[in-house]
Amino acid sequence: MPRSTLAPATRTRDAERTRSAVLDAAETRFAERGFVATSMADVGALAGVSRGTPGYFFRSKGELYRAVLDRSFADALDAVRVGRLRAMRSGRPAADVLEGAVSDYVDFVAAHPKFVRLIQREALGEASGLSNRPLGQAVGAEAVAALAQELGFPPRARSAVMHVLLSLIALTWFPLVHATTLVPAIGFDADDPRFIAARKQHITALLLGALPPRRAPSTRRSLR
Amino acid sequence: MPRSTLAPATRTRDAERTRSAVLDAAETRFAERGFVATSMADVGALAGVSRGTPGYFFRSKGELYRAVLDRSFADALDAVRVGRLRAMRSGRPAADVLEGAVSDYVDFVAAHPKFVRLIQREALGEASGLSNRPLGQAVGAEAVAALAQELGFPPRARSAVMHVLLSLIALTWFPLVHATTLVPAIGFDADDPRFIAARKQHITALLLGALPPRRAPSTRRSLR
DNA sequence: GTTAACTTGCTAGCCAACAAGCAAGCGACC
DNA sequence: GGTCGCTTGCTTGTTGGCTAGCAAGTTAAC
Repeated sequence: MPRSTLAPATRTRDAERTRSAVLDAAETRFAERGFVATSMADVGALAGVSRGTPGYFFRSKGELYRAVLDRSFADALDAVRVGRLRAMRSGRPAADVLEGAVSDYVDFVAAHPKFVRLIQREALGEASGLSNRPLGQAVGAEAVAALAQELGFPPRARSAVMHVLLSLIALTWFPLVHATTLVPAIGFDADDPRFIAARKQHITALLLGALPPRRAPSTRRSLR
Repeated sequence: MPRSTLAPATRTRDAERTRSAVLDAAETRFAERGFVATSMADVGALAGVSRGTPGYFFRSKGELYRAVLDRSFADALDAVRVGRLRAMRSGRPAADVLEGAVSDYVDFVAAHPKFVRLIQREALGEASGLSNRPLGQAVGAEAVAALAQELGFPPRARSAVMHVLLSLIALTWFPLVHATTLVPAIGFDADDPRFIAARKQHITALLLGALPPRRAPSTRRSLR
């Protein structure tokens, strides 16, 4: 279900719902403005509660940030597992699986811009060492394992899989993160559906070249 | 020459030198902590001047930030032009040129982490619409033109060049930006020279696949 | 060549705005 | 009436920008 802020009409006292609304608001603000530029009052206002409520549920701003990150990672882990399951059941050859994974991943990223921005900020050291992120590690490890299994790579080729995954993430995230700066500077319109489609194709074509050459790359449409 | 902060011993009054020291300090702090988390006092302290000096030379914090960005873009534009010139003079086939460009670009990015971080922050909307960046546009256009010329692509294939450039930047920046988060999460050590070398090779291999198949990709070493 | 008038580089005090966190309080539901 | 959910007042600290001012130089008059 879509996460939304607390409607002003809803006036039953419900700690769980309020807590969740605060978490959603914090995720939104932290993603769009960053940790330092977001005040607890901002979060409260967006969540439709008072200035002090965020501090009531999460002891401090730092803990609120941590909570946002934890939930995001948990969601990402779920997404990886779901995608893995579906790919496993499809029983397609590696090239098709990769094509499907690219398509899925591009769509996932497009559907979760806040997540991408949070990670991006985290990479820049947003809250200076606030996160020790065991969950982040878990997501990474899970993704590597999933991709290796999906592509049918032997354990020896683990490093190749890691490179492919790194490239996949890089190629996929980049246009989204730089949609308003670098992408238009190069000459693209990041919102044009034709650009997005062309990107999928380009990324798929690039990554197929990294697969061991068992078969010629197919050009059939996405699995979904 | 390397940019450095003002040595405390240097006590001659020199506006140009001081201004430059402030600009350097601001670049460092803005890159590492971001716009909001950096105070004018921070910048002054790092530059070895008083708290008020940054405001004396650049009217406001916003203008200081803009000045940092402008200088960075100008430097980047220079780098693109230098690289272009060298590639043009080399007279090598496209595959070799691309290999050289990848190697150059990886090195450039590694040598200019502050620049990458600034762009990265800018993409996240660091100072909320502060920059109208005509210089950024110029860098992008120049890079596209350079790459198209270097690779000998016809004007019709402009879109392909843009995609290749976007991919090149994405693949190159990513490991640097996420050196402490995503890269280790996947299982790499971002500082390991073997990782960097393997990355260069991987990126080159990927991008060579995007070239029009006039010749088989060569495996010779980098130009430099 | 000395000194007085003036400019420029730089500093430090001040202030209003705003933030985080704490604690007291208040209304609703058991 | 007591606890829970939530708000509001208050304290303390930080920040950006303004401004007065001082001292190092520079120009020019004698």
